[in-house]
Amino acid sequence: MPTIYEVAAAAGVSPATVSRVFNGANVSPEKAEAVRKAAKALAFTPSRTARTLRLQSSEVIALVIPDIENPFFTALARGVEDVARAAGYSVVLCNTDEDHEKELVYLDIALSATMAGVIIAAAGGNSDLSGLLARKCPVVAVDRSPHGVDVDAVIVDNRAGGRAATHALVEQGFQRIACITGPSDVETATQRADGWRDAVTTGRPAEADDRYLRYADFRVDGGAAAMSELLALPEPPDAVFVANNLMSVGALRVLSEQGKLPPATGVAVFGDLPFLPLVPIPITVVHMPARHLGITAAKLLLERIKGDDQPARTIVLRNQVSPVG
Amino acid sequence: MPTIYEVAAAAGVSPATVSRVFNGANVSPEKAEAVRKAAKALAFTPSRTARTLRLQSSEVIALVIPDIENPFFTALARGVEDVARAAGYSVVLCNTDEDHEKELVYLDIALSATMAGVIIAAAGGNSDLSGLLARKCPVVAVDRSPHGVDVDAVIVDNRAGGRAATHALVEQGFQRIACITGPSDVETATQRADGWRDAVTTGRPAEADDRYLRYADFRVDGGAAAMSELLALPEPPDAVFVANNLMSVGALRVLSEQGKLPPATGVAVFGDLPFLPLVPIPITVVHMPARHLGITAAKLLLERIKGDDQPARTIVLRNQVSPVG
DNA sequence: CTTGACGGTGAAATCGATTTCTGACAGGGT
DNA sequence: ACCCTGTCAGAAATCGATTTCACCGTCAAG
Repeated sequence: MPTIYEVAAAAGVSPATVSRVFNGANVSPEKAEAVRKAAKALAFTPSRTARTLRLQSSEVIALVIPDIENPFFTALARGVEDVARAAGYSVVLCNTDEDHEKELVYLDIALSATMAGVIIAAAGGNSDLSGLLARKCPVVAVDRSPHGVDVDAVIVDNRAGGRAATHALVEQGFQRIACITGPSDVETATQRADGWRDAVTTGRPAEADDRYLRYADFRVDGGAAAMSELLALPEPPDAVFVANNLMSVGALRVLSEQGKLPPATGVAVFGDLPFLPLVPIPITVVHMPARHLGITAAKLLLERIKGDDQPARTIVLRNQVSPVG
Repeated sequence: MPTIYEVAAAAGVSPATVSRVFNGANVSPEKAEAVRKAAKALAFTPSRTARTLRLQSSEVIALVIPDIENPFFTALARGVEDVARAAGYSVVLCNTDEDHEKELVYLDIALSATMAGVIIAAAGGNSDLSGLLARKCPVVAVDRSPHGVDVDAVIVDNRAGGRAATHALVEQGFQRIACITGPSDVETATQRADGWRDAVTTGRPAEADDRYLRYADFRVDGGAAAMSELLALPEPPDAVFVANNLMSVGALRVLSEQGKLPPATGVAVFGDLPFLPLVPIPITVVHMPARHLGITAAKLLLERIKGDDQPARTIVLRNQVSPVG
């Protein structure tokens, strides 16, 4: 690949002038034209690597997510991407698979590649953002706010959503409402379970019955396994609040196999299933503003990149609850 | 962030020695130890940018896909990622949205960031890989092989799959079998339609009835729109072959709305819907080995990166046809 | 007529890691 | 004693773009 020196030689100018042509500094029209012609002839593309090294920053932002196969995160990614590319930034997606090791590797890459910023949906527990923060790399947390770190965050009110979803089941008259949530070290999982606990204990003296609470893995098979366990209880639940979209697929599959699909069993889900609503099954859904989470996070990040240094903000988006089917 | 010079100063050696310590060259144990201690104390991470500039290559491969919200491509991405990271490479995902402009930008980035290689599911039509090829950047096409360019490719037999799927509908006794396929400038779309044409004309003198053929956009809404059109025909089809997973969601939604879900209407789909199989709807599915497409493409690319320069290969994976529901 | 400002340009420094080149020193063979 | 080989380590060149600095004209103001 041709370098700026070759272009300079071909156009009969210095490399400095070539650089100026591409960066909009003052160059005489004739030389500018000569440079442009030479650049086109050689199919010259400036090396981003050299540029990044010199400028100590690039126009790439990293989006770190725990599960690329979850439609929620891909929708979020689309939101981030749209905003970013409108502002001239590229987005690279990094899939951590809920694995701290991988997450650390990617954050390290983001740092040592001097990316412009990072948007992260942290893998379970306390992610180590100290490296980024120490180097003043702009960071925005999305969906999950890392524990004890003071960064911008864009989230939803998980507890309220869990409560609303469960409350809908209560109102439908169900008596024994179970909860299938995510890993106990993931904030969104515990908060949604807290919402469930709120709703099932409202107006009752009793405590939430933890026999009906299951921690799974936010994935299809985990949801199925948890549902099977619940149905095998001596006194199985008559309804279930599932704390994310993928697990609900597993849970519904099990219910389907056992002939207990809604309305026989009450089901409420935190999150959308874009490919689900074919057959009318009455389910309560807490819609996630996935795309908007991404859009908002990207806007925040861009502000930080531009130099905004006000104290960290947390933005809480609403999620609507609606029956489906 | 600390540089190699600071580490060198702290350890009382030259930068060259620090580099040698990290790259496994001969260094006396004492100095090596001193360097390691200094590096740890300063939390030193070598700059990938500088390293890439000097070495003229990085350990990052780009995966360029047309629709990140399609589970097929995310499954493929997982396959690529697993192989890549096992070999010490990172994967960055680039979403082109079936847009040539965006695709070009990303290919340009891959080149000017001297990435190790590119795996691409080309956006419709003839993608411009000339830049990459001219610079001898390893490229593997996956799912779709760019027209008229001689690169490694990992694909499935789209025509055979379309034929098999449609044939299943014929065998089920359907008479007027429609086809909803993708954009006419996408290879996989036309090939699958060709398969449909094969099957509906087998053993009949007549030509395929193009009234029953619709070119959509490989997305949910496009599938729905096409299905609506088909059902509005004076003599509507009694079965439909849908050429990808997302469009089938739209088509099934329309069928559901009009009370014509299978088995009333015959449906065959090219591709899997991971989140679908809840309610038993009898559908014929041509399974896509998405993950394996990714795995195979990544292996091929790694070979090329290592310097393999045998003539370009095309690997055709099988896809199984099976009834579902 | 002089001075200052300013637009245009090239030479050279810079970003941070790698690597060649070179020299210093130690040990073994004749 | 001498030479050769081999190990270790630093100085300096290198990758390619950006940017400061210095310089040369030209033009306008004083």
